[in-house]
Amino acid sequence: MQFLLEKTCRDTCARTGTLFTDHGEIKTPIFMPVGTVGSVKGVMVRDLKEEVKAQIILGNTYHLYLRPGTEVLEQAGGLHKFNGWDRPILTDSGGFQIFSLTGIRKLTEEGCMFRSHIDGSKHFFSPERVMDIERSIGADIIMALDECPPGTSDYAYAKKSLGMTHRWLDRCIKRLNETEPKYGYQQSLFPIVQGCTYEDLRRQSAEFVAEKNTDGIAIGGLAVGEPAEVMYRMIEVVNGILPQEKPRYLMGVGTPANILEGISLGIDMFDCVMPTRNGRNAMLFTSQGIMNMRNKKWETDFSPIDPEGTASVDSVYTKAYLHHLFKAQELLALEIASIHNLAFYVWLTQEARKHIQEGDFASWKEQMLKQVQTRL
RNA sequence: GGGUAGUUACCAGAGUGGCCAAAUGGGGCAGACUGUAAAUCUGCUGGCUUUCGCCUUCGGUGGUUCGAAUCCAUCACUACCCA
Repeated sequence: MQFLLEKTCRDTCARTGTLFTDHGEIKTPIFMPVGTVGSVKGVMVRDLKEEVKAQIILGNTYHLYLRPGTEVLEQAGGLHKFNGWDRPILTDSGGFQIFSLTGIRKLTEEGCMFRSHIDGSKHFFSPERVMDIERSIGADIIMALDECPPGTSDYAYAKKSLGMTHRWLDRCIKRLNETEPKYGYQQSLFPIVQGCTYEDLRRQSAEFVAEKNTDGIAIGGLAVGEPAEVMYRMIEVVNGILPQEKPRYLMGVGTPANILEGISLGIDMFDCVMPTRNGRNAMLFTSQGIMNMRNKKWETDFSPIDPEGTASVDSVYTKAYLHHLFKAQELLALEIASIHNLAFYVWLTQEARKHIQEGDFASWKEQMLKQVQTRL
């Protein structure tokens, strides 16, 4: 995999680039829809391509390992063949599940013992095991196994956790180097910078990770309970250390405002469940602001869902109709909202790309920042 | 014409002497959601009040009682059954 840095903003740290993978190119900055179990909830591949204009989607190692399992995925010929998505895929390692499934897991230096949230069965994830599973899934970009501590973690815990995450990274790299891709195309490992909200730990982690021979680097452990300003500060600290020529992926973030700030701080890749999950819960993000489609005020608003929107659902359907669909609990509501929100998120990153290239990113960003946070 | 059952908040429906402004569900209104255990979760939903509390409400009217949505009488209406 290669990353070509194309243009950097003179007023901010924002930049554009192209990521070349065996399944195609990715124009950064980019938002990547999340498809945890191998499916971007409620959105078909056709719509991901034609409406959302997604360039890469995510899958999750923990979820895919539990179901359908690596045997099925191997028989299918990898996740691309299995789910019909022939563009790039990135798999998260399960590190986030170690965080979110607190209570049904036990962490040790060796790895993480956990119970399946589906049937309660016992399983064990080590860095080596996760690399093997990610080989079987066959994503283009695969994440190292890390621990994602809560945003409220104290220094002692954060430091201890970081040490383990670093040792796990070395084990991931070693295992990956000892194995081969299963489906004939390259898989790139991204390490993950951790360190909670402590600048010195973040620096230490960024330095540790920057030395590794990887195609890209991720920043994790943010947007997990800490204030947004703290998150921005951590990104600033880390990006000041990470090599310019590698793509930077801010994991799990975030709101449209978070993404604009992230781009401004030099982030190239984002993913978040927010557009799909919040969409399913009737929240729409648009370039003009946020709408809760369950609110009565949309009952007789027969204007298009988003006159500025890039997806066909934005102009085909009205706000009143979408409001009705949510009230009636129609499946179509979830589909429309998911497609709209994803299309908006991808548009936002690609529009940022355009403005970085044209040289007016900073002013565009300030204007957009105000708009996207407006409550409509 | 006769008999039986019933009438509770927006709807459905518990409650059958004090712990009842009244369970529960639906509906309604609002909020939350950040590497997805999430088409989920939370709050409010008679009036006034920041709280305490006060006021009005369980088909109508009149009683019994210290006290009634709950007991009695009567009227009205609804459903079903028999003629």
